[in-house]
Amino acid sequence: MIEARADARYRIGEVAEQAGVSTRTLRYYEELGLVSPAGHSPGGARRYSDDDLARVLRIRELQQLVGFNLDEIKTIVAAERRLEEIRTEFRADRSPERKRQMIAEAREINDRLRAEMREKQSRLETFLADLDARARLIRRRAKELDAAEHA
Amino acid sequence: MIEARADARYRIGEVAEQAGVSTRTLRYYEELGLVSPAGHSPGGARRYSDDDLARVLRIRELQQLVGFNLDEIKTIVAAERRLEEIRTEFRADRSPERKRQMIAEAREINDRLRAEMREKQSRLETFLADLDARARLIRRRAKELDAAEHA
DNA sequence: TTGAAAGCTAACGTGAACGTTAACTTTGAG
DNA sequence: CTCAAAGTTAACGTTCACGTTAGCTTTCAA
Repeated sequence: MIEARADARYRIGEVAEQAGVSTRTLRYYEELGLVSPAGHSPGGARRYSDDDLARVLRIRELQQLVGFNLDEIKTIVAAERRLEEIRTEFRADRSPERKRQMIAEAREINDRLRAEMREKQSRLETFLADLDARARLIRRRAKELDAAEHA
Repeated sequence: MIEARADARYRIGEVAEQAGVSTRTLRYYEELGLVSPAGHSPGGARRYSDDDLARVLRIRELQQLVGFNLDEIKTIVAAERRLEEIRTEFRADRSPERKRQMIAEAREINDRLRAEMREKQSRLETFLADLDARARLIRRRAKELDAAEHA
């Protein structure tokens, strides 16, 4: 066994369908270093794992939901991968000194992500508040009109 | 007086700087029918109003905050313009029948916008909840480590 | 074993959202 | 009035995020 992890079972077409993207898109993401298949078939065909699929879905979410471009997403995905690494390293390493370091790094990565998201969220909330205010105004107009009718 | 409203005082370069975009971008938006200057100088130079500037800022917000493309934004901006029209028409028109119609239309436009935004917001909240959960996990790890130390 | 379906690489094409350049005109402070 | 700075149109260039096509190979159900 050289590569091909055991959980690398999906063909590119399957992942594409599950994630609602084209196979071209998946190969493009690989080109950019965003998602690489966990393994390959003997003949060289890509074999994706559940984690890979999850990562693709994540990328789509970040694209559509918050409008990040693939470069920004790359740094986010890299950060998340690092968090994963830290988790496995954490179990292996016995040194409390080292563990403390890893926790600090994980916290920093996570906090940075959270800050970015919170920023977006608060701006979105302001936006929504404006729309709601207008909705109230419209309702008030309707009421005033009704009142005028019944007078 | 043929056009050139009184409040059309900003030159394209000023609006560009205020909005943090290039003059090319402003001309491009005009091409797409997104924002046209409220008037022109005798020589033909664009003159923007405060409303125009506000609209440009709005467009940027919609682009960066929620990742809408300019085509989607066009329909949103059109809807907002229609809301404005309705407001002024409303004052002019005496017929309650007509007023009721306008209110209904305004409500529909506004509700559609709100629904889209709420959708985005709720998905963003889920995303943030995930990040928060991970933050808690990291904190717990740190605590466990401390506890192990003091044993 | 076979052959249609799926995958592979490599390369060119495309739409959106501007950037850049050219050649010319208008503006406005001094 | 002047003239450098800013604006104008028109056209071509560029980047991102894929789409599409070509030519060839691999997979896998029958």
